[in-house]
Amino acid sequence: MAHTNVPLYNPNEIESKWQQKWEADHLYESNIDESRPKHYALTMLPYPSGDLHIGHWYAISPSDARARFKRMNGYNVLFPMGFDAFGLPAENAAIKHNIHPKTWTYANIEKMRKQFRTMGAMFDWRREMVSADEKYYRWTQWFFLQLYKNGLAYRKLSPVDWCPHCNTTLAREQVWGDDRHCERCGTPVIKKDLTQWFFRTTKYAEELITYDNIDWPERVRVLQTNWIGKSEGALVTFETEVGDPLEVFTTRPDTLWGATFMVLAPEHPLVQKLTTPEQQAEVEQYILDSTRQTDIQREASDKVKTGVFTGGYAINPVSGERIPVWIADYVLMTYGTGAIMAVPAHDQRDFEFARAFNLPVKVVIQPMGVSLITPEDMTDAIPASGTMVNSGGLTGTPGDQSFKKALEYVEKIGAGKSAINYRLRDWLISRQRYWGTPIPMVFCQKCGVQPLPEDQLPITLPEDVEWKPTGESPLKLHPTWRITTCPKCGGEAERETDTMDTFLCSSWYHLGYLSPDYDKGPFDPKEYDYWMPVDTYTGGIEHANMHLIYTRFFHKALRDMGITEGHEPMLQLRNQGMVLGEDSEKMSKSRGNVVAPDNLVQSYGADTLRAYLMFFSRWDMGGPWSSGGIDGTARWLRRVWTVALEPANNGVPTEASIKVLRRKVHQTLKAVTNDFERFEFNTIVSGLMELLNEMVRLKPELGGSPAWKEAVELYLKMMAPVAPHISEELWSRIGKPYSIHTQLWPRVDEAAAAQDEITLVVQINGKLRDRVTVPADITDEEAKKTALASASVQKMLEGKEPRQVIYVKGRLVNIVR
RNA sequence: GCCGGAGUGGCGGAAUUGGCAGACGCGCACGACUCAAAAUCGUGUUCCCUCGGGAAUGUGGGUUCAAUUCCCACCUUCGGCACCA
Repeated sequence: MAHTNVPLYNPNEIESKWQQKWEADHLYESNIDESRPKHYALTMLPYPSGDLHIGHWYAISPSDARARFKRMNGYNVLFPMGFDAFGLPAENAAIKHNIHPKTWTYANIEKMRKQFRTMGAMFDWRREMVSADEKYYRWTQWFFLQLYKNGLAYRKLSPVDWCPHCNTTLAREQVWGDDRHCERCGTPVIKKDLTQWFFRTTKYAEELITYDNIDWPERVRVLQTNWIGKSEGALVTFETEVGDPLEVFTTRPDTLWGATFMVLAPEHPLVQKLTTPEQQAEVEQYILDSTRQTDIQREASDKVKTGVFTGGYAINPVSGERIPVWIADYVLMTYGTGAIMAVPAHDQRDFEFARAFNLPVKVVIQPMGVSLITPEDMTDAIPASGTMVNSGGLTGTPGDQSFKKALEYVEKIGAGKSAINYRLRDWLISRQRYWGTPIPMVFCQKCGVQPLPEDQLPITLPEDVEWKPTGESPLKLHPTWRITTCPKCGGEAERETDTMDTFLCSSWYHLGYLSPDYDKGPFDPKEYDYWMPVDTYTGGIEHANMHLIYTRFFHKALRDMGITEGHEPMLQLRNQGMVLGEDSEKMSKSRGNVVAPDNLVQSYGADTLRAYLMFFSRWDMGGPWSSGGIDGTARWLRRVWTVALEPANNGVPTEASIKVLRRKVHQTLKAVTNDFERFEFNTIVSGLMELLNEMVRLKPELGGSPAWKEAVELYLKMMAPVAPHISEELWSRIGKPYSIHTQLWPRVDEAAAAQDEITLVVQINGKLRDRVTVPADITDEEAKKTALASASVQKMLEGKEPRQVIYVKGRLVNIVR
C-alpha cells in the first residue's frame, strides 16, 4: 500500500489537541436531562499514590469505552472520577520524608489528574470528589452520626486484630490468609483487647446474601456468601448442676443424643462458676496458656487437641445423661455461643478430643450400607448422614427427616429452638491513625459518650500536628485539639482521637459524585432521583469481601433510615483481572517488571494503549503484559489511518463486491454492539481488525463507492469508544461534523448483514469431508441432496446407502455411514 | 478438607444454542520494495504423514449422528474459606 499522499499519524499531537478541545467545549459534562434515559457508569476510585499505573489504565479505559458506547446509544451517561484520599501511605510518607500527609496527598492528586487527562476518558471533572476534602468528610461524619442514632454504630471492648506495623486495629475483612496478615502491609496481626467503634453489619447478614434483581458475577456472590457464612441449626439449652444453663449452637440437633460432653471456650463467662475447687488451679493455668498464644497457634487445625476438665456437669436434655463440661481452645468465643455440645462419634474434632481425654463415644447415626460399628473400633468419626439410632423415641428416623424431627422434638420439650448463625462479624471501623475522617464523638466525665451535633460538622482534622513514629496517632498527642466541650452539659470533654476506616469514605462516594458542592445534605435529592442507582460498576475482585460488602451494607442501612431508596446501590457489577509483568508475575518495583503507562503513551499514544489493553486478554482474566503485542495494535491504528485517508483508486465496483463489503460491515457492527454490551472488549478489537482486512482487500475496487464511504464512517463510529482520539481526527479529516462522540451508534442493516449464500459443511460420521456453497434459503431436502451429490461423499460412500443424514439448518450436513 | 475459576498451536487468545477447532494478534519463515536496514506490503505458519489421509482443546471414561462446549472420575494451577460447632 503506497501512502505517499497520506499525512503521518502522530498520536501525541492529535491526542492533546482533541483533549483540549473536548474540555474547552464541555463535551463530557453530564447534566440531568429528563428527555433521555440515564446511565450511571462507575469505576472504583483510585488511591492517590502519586502515579497512575498500568492497572489503573486496565481497569478504567475499557470502562470508559463502554460508557462512551452507552452514550452513543442515546443514554445520558454519568462517568465520574475521584480520589480515595485518606489512608496510611500518606502518613508513612510524612514520617519518612517529613512532608505533611495533606501536602503529599494533594500533590499526588494533582499529578494523577494530569496523567488521567492523557487517557482521553469521558470523565466529568466538575463532579470530581476527594474523600479528604472537608466538604466530603463532613458528610462521612454525618453518616456516622445517623448510624449511631439508629443503633447501627456502637462501641465495645473486645479482642481485636491489631497490625503492629501499621499501628492500628483492622476489620476482620482486612486480615488475610493462613498466617492472618494485614491486608495492606502483609505483617501478621496480633490480638489486643481494646474499646473500638463497630458498625452493625451483622444485622444485614441475611439480606447481604440475597442478590435479587442485581446482575453481579457469580464469583463475587459466592465469595460474599462464603464470607458471611450462614449456618442453619438450633440453639439448645443444657442445664448445669450449678444452676446456670449453658446454651450451645448446633447445626445437627439430630445428633443431640450422642452429645457425651460439653466444651466451652476458655473465655466463656460461665467457666469460673462451673469450675470446682479441685480443678481451679488447672483451669486457670489453661486459660492463661491459651490467652498467651497467638490466633495462628491457637487456630492451627493440625494442632493436637488440648483442654481441661472444669469439674462441672451438665444434663443432656434429651438423654438425661450427666455429662462433663470441659474447656478447650478449639472452641472459639467469637462464633455461636462460645460453647458446644460434643458429639465425638460424628464430629472429627470432638472425636479427637474424646480419644485424647478418654471421654465416652456414642454412635447415634447409622450410615447406609455400613455395618454397625462399636465405638471401641472407631479410628475416626463416622459420617453423620444416615438413620438415627440410640436416640430414644426418634430412633429409626431416616436421614432426610432427622434434622426436622429432632428440632421439633427439642422445641416440644422446651430445650431449644431453631436458630441461624453467621460467620460475619460487625465491622470494626476505628483506626488509631491521623490521616482519616475524625469520628464525631466526645467523652464527657459526666455524660459519657456523646455524639456531636450535626451543625458542628465537619470536625476538622488539625494540620498542626507533630510527626513522631511513636505508634500513637498524632491526634492523641495534639496539645489542644482533643479538648472540647460536652454538647450535653457544656462541661469539659475529650474528643475521640481515633479516625474512621477509609472504607467508610468509599461506602458512599457514588453518592458524593452526584453533587460534590451541595451543602444541604450529603447529596442533592434531585441528582439522586435522576442518576441513582449505579447501572454499571466496574473494579477489581479483591474488594468482594471488603468494599463491596461495606457499600451494600451502607446502602441498606441508609435505606432503612429513609436516606436512600431501593435495596441495592449497584445494579450490574463486572470485574477486570490484573495485568501482570512480562514474566507473568505480579508487577512490583522490587521485581523490576513494572510497565509504566506514561512511557507507553509517549511512544505509542493513548489510543494504542487503550486498544491493546482491551485486545490482549479477556478483560475479567487479565494476564501478562507483552511488549511485542502492543506493536500489533499500533500497526492496526496506523493501518486504519492509512486506509481512511489514502486516496481511492478508480476501481470499477461490482454489485457482488459491494454486497460483500456491506455484509461484512453490518455483521461486524452486530457483533461489536453485542460485545460492548457484554464487556467482551478483546473481540471488539479483533472484529474491527478483521473488518479492516476485508476493507483493505476491497479498497482497490470499491474505494470511491458509496458503500466504501459507509464502511469508513461506520468503522470510525465503532472504533470511537475504543480509540477516541484517532477516530475524532479521522472523522474530521473525512469532512464529518464535530464530534464523532456525539454521533448516534449506527443501526444494523439486517438485510445487508444477511447471507444469501451459505457454506454448508459436509461431514461423514462427524468428520469434515467437503464444503458446498448453497443458497441461504435452501430447503432441507435440497441441502441433503446437494451434500450427498458431493464427489468426496460419493467416493467415501462407495455406492452404499447412508444410514442417516442429519441437516442442521444453515450449518452442516452430517452423513452417517 | 470445603467452595469457586482456569487448563486450546511457539505465545496472547477466539469459537451465541452441542454443529467447520485455532478467528484476530504476536512471533517465525519466505518474497516484494531498498545500496542496505527499519518501516510497509504480500504469502505461509497446530502436529504427524507413505500426500490418500491421520491425530489433536489437561488425563481417562460416558452420553450423542456430532463434545473445547453436557455428565462422571482424576491431574495441574490460581483465588477464597477453614478447629465456624
